Amino acid sequence: MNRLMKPGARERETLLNSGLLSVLGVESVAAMMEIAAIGNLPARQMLFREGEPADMLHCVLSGYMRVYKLDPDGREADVELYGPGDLIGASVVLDGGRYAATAQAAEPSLIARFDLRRVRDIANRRPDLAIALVSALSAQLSRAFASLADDRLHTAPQRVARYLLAHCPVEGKPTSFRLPYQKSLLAGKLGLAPEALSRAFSMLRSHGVNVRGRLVHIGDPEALRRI
Amino acid sequence: MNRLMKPGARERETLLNSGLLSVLGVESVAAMMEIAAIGNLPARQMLFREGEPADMLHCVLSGYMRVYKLDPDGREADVELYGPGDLIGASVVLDGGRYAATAQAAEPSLIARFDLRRVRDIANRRPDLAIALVSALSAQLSRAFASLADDRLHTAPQRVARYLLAHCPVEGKPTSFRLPYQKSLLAGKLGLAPEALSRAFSMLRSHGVNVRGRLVHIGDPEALRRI
DNA sequence: AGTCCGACTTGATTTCGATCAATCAAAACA
DNA sequence: TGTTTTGATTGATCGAAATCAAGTCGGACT
Repeated sequence: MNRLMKPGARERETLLNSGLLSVLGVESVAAMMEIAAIGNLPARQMLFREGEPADMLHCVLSGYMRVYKLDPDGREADVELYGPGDLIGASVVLDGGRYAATAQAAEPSLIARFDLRRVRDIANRRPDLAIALVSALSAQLSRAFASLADDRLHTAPQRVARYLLAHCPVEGKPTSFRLPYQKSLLAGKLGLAPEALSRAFSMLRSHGVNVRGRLVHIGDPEALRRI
Repeated sequence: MNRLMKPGARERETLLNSGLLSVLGVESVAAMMEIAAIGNLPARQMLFREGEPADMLHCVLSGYMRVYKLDPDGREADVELYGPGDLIGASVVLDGGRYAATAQAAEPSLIARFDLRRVRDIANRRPDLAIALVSALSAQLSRAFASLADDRLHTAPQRVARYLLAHCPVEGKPTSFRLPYQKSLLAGKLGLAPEALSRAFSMLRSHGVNVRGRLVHIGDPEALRRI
């Protein structure tokens, strides 16, 4: 992390709307603000590495953090992709554990970090924080289960179709929207090689999906659902 | 669940050693014991179904609970397998959520259940409970990440080899041990069809692994690690 | 003992997606 | 503005595992 600083007005604003802080009472928010440090990461910089002692809790303010695990021979498997407002779940280890995966900035990102021991101290005094952490983690566990099942049950075009439907701003009607990040990132998130994502998109063309750059147009959401 | 009852001496003993209760202070243990209800499930019985309102927290006392997600057309994908002492993580939703998956007894099992609202009340008063839940969930999230990465990075024989190594009672030396459950369950846990598990075992024979029924003999753990 | 049933194995086939390789497009940069 | 680098597409090939289909084993039961 390049340089650390106290959160300014903009960062405080973003933090207040983050998944974790937005559900806390004012006093807990204040306590967390107190211990927050903000830092920005250039693209590709690591935030932490698998196996390192976990001493910080992180929250994404802007950008995307890719969390992946490494193979002995260097291949990577993405396990989660965190965006603005997300708590980085793999790093919530309140008792001297180690990071379970590596976190890398997928693009220039702004991150808030909290010393885990101090978080623990606050959680000991203020149950709303502890309960908010439980909620965040159980939501993340659900998402992980969903990915696991999705991987095992659906083909690449199906997974892509489900992703598009889940990210459609409106329901039922034809829509256009912009992918929030590079396709290669999306491929990793869906557990696919970039080539497979590309092929999935071109197969979905015959089902009313048009892609130009990051712009996606969905002609018939109902048809997509039935893929 | 057939019939519910207050925990008896045996059940209290098992609960005390469970992952969740074993890290709590005496008063929190007492509070949790107070609200515990014990029930036993015959094999194949559902504990809860995906999508149902989540109002109970569960802990496995004996047996195994298979947690899986369903496809629209009925195919199942196992996402986790919980054994004695495990907290069923997918059901830790402290605020009116829904179960993210279905839980089914893989064999006759004894389960402790706790009313989620009451758990929440206790967690509000006693931070050690909330923190224990956070720890349990972050451990489960790590496991989910590990499965996800394992699926994507390793072949069936590799996954089986890694499972065997992780469950070897001793390190480094040749060993024999018994699989804790049916092979079809293990296959599901590893994200494989039963046939693929069978073939993986027969391919591992040439690397010093012998299997007869549930009995596994590992001739050379080091060789396994290098598969 | 024999019989039945579920769990497991084995074989043949097919499908899916990874991988390798070659373009192609499009930003980023000087 | 061209030049360079990075990301995306397309094609061809290969390998891993799902699936379908028999067959085998083993334990429970009468």
